[in-house]
Amino acid sequence: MKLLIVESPTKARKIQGYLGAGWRVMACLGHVRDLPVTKDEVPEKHRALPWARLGVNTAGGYAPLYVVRPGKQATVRELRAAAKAADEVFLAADPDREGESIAWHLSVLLGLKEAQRVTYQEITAAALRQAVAHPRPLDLRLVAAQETRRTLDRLAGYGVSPLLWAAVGGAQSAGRVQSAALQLLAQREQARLAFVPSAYWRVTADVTARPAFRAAVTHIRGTPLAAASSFTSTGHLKPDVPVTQLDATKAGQLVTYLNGRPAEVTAAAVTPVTRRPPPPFTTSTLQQAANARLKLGAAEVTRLAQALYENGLITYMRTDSPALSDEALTLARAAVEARFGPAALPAKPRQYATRNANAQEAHEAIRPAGAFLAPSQTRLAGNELALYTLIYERTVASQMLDAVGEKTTLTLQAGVVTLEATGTRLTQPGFTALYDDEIRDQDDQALPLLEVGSRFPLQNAKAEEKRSPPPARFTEGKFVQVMEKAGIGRPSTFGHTLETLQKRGYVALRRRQLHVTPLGLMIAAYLQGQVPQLVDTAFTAGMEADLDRIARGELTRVAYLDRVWKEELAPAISRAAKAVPAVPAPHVPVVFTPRAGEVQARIGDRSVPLPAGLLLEDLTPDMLPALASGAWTPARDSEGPRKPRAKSAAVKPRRKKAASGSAGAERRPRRKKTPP
DNA sequence: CAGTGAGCGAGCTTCCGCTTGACTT
Repeated sequence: MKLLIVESPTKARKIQGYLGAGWRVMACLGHVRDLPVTKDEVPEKHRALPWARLGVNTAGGYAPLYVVRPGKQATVRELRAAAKAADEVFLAADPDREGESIAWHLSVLLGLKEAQRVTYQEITAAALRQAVAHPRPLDLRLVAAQETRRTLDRLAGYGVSPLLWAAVGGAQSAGRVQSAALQLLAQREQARLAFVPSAYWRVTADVTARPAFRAAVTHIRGTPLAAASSFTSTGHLKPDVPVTQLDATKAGQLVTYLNGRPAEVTAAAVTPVTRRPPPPFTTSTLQQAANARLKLGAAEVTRLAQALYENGLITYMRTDSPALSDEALTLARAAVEARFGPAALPAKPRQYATRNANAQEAHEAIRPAGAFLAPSQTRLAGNELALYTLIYERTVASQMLDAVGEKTTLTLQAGVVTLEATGTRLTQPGFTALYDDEIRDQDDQALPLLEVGSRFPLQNAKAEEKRSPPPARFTEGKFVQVMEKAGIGRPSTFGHTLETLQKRGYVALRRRQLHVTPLGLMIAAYLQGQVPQLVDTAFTAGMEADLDRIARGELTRVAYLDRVWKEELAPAISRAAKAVPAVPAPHVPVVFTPRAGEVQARIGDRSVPLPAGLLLEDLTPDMLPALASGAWTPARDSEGPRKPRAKSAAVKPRRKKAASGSAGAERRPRRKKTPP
């Protein structure tokens, strides 16, 4: 009997079916050994060591102390017994840095003298037979790269977090990923608060052709009219770009000028447009699409996808690769043909590649597994059905033809005023017949094809005052994409990081958008001042490059950790200020100070604890007197309690969360603010 | 003499990444 060990039990069952008799396939459920989390996990004889708390001997070559993870003893025992009974053992953890490390830890725990490592890119009978026929030794350089990553994360996390305990109080935390993520959110929040909106006017008129259409003023006497893009984030006009700025009076005069005036077509351009289908889902793009279309949070998407995976309906849901296996390409093309006919298929299958430099690509895209069941054949319901449908349609659409159309741009001249109208029309819907990811542009309309020189009177001219929008806050889905692009975190941890930031009270959700709390703002500012490396996304990018060098044997683990820990992080930690300086709110005369893990707000000469659930956008000049006297209460969330969740029968009861910010406020009867 | 409570000091908190159930409320 031969033993094959993989990470996931679902995978193990499937592979057992392919390899059949003579094989036993078992799962190790991810990492089985790790650094100790707390001192209790350190074996008795090491507990008195000065580095027992870190689990890494910083004075002795950064030697890590590994222990079997609590809860994994039974797994290890079973694997040991199976290994003993087997003639041969094959280690088939995922083909990436973490997988190589898992295989190495197993080889140590199972006492394998010469470990046989096998990897495969897709789970088919042929690929597996090929893989087990060609085992290789463990790649110890790749293992060293993983150990470096693990060690650095421990040193940074356990090294910096105690600074926050001392400076802020309470169970605060910092880390390479969460602190960089927090900083990105804090920067966006501050950019929003510092943003000065600019007013500009949009003037439009109906052109009475057949059919009639609407055109917008672009120039007056050849000078462009100011639009959102004409202003900087501080509300000033961009220099060196001459524009005309209207006010209410001038806008009104322009309306009068246009009404009834003939406009002559001076240019008519038709350009072909093609749109390619979006690639199949990865973890991050699935989060983004499910958040935008189904209004699901990151944790909810993870949970639903896990259930679909365990039921054999989709492939593995933690992946950074958009690639489809040959088998999947064939099935997706068959699905296109069955539904839309052979004419809807491109001549060749479409293959997609990642554009993400840090991608490890150990798994393929998230797609329907097995027979590519149509959503109606699945017996799913509620959110599970909705998510499966999204995955199914995106996968199948990725193998359809481009959408083809034409964009028409008409330029008109009415006296001294230039107007423009654009419209896009699809001639071949292609993939959009199944999955349309385009957001409709408000200016998009059906345009007639007009001869240059033809004239039509203008009617119904209108002027609207517009405000340039501040940089948008992130939704959870959008922010997962931001993290992936910045290279911080991995598909298995994007959701986890967002949860941590919320659990610590650094970030809160309101109307599905991520807000940085005053506590989060204070902590980001402190870390930026004391340990700037930790909040810098470039730090992770540099780390990834160095880990690759370690994996290639061009750099040693100790040399790298000496440079990053001994020379940079450790000195910064030891000279860090033991107190958090007061942080001013960017937009109102309020100063935040820490007090026993909570935030105090100083308003003039008064200091009050900040009410739970108060976010930066709640701080307005109007409410400051009420806040200072303690009479301020949060306004109810305008969206009210969320409902759609309860509809689905397939959804398991969700775990209860500890005190969620606004829950208390929602139950309390609404009260008028008492005047100060 | 037993029970209460103020006051004080000691110990704890924490990272990232890989994977599922087993637990409560």
